Amino acid sequence: MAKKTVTDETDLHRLLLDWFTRERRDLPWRRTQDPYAIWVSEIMLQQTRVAAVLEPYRAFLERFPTVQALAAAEEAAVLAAWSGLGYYRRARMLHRAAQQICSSGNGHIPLSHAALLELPGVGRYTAAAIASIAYGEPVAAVDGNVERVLLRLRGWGSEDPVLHAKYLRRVQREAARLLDPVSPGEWNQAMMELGATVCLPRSPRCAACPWLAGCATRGEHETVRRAPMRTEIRNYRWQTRLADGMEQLLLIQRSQAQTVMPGMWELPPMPDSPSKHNHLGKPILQLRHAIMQVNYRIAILRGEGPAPADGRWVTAEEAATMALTGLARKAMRRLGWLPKLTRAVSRP
DNA sequence: GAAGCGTGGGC
DNA sequence: TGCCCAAGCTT
Repeated sequence: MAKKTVTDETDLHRLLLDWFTRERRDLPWRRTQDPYAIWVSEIMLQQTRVAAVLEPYRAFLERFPTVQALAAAEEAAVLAAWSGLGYYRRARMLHRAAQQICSSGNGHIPLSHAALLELPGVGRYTAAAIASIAYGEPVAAVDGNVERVLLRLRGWGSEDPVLHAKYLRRVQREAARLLDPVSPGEWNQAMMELGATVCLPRSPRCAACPWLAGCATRGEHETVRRAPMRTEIRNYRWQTRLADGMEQLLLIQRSQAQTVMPGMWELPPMPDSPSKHNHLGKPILQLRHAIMQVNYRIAILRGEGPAPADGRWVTAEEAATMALTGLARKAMRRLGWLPKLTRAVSRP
């Protein structure tokens, strides 16, 4: 006869669901039952923090309130709405998926985990999240949060990558085993919420954890470190002119062949200065910007002379509707060319 | 299986 | 300040 402990599944369920009832954050995508809106939220939330998603999510649904509206939009408009969120492939695939639904499909979001998996940009986790939250399908949604929570709860994990991969497959099975078949959407969200607000990667708040008593590691679980970032220097040109009484800024469009941010708009790059004492003059703005594994030190310098062939003069109003890179947006905001962002901050 | 893909914010 | 990411997917 097994010893009775708080790790009994009945207790795990009650403890987590009670905790979630008390502590769940009031988030916009938890106020809707619309599968389209839930889908949009899941794509935006991939590798992206809740706080960063709140305002773009609101604006995106206002601009593209239905899957039909999204399918009918120009890709450039979708990218413009995605500007600043990063991982722009997500926006392109979301757009393509919407067109797929509206042309070959019947205009309704696919109704099952298996059917959702057919959509571009929807993988195992996202399909499970949408199916369980929007339709109540009993499938476990295992994201980075759930992975971390279960690895720590069970004391699994290894520095050996092969062994670790084995543990991750075990996590999938464990998540499926633990899934609450009555309310799978609530359960999945509760698991993710626990990882996002209590079982944090670096400093877990174990004192606030409903599963503390049954946890195998209680904050002692190590996580692997990533490779350090390198630093590079980049200069960009800031050139404005007056046309018809309107101030215009010179932007260029990145090549469609670029692997990073293809087709998006940015400030014209300038050659790197050979030394600190250069002919380029004093920067009007300096900032840091990290892209992938590189820390960029950026200088924005006032430019003059003819525009490059691929350049385009735009007003602030136009720029606000274009697919700008995050760096271009950041520089333009700092220099007063775009409105400062007011982001609602939600606290647990 | 590993690499590639962005960004703003917390500590 | 500099480092570390965060509700992954595709190739």
